[in-house]
Amino acid sequence: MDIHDDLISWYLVNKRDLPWRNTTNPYLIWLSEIILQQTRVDQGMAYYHRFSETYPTLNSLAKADEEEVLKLWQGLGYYSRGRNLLKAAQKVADDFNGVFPKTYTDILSLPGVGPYTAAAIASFAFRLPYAVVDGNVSRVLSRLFDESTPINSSAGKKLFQDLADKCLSTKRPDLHNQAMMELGALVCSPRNPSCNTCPLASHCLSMARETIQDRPQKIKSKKAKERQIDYIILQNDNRILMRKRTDKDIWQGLFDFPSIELGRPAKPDEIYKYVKEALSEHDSAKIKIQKAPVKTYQHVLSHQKLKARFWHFKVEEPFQENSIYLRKNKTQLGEVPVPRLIQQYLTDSSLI
DNA sequence: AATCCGGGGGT
DNA sequence: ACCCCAGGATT
Repeated sequence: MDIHDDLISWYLVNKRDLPWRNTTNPYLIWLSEIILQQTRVDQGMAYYHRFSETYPTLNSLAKADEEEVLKLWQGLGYYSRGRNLLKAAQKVADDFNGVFPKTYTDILSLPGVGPYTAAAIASFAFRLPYAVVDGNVSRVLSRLFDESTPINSSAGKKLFQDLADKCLSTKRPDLHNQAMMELGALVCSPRNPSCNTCPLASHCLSMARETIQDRPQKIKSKKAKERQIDYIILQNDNRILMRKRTDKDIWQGLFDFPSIELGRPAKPDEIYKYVKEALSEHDSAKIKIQKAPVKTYQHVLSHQKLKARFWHFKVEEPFQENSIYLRKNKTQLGEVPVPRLIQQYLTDSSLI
């Protein structure tokens, strides 16, 4: 393959200057790769700086609490990445004597690290010959070889990994991998790619056949399910009752409020009934029934459309607290990790 | 093999 | 609306 020289030459001239490209520290490279999973560079940049400054070393991260890590991760989404970030750091500390593993197999054994991330770390930090296949690379390959197999099918994943393996420059796997991804990000973009400036144009089968618009093929995902949530905010002086989400559901490990989900908007008397049960006799007698929620939001996730309504009650006596429902004062409200939707409500209501 | 898991930006 | 993003884990 003589595309290597064209590709790497192009990369060295056109590459973006990104902080994780100026190091071979496997910890920092791993950190950047986890943050950038399904996340644009622009979106992940601030988080990378935040994490690398708060936890300069792997062992400083390994000592952190999950809530602390999730607070730093707040707003980035896919929170299992944050939880696994801590687990992986602890695993390196415990099982690898605090030294980041140096082989593909050991790197792959870390939670949150799959084939892509393992290959990225192995090649960038240790120059090991493993080819990365991410969204960019599979798109570039599907066009280069005019391959119609859907990139997100099982057969496609196997096929494009095989193609990437065959194309890999074993001389500089690090530069090759970076270059393939950068080409996909800057030139071989999903729509309206810049084929006129592409260093691989003369090798591109899809361009010759004019099938660029049809590559890559992809299996469409089902559309988001709708979900109705009625949140109940109980406020006693400057304290609010919050809940840590522990179920197998969205936002695991983050905090929100007690809620009701009936598959439809809850009626005012259903909210009223719920509130009364959470309070003492004395206080519940003073609660006035609300005819409508205080605020309403729509919050879109990749797989769920949330319609959230917030009912806010001010009560005079402390409410029931247990292992699930925790009392948080104003300072603590700003310290616990919350999903975007809840952050929005707290901000709009001047609660933090 | 299919589904779940966020949030933001581009078109 | 729909698509995509330096994907991985679970079912």
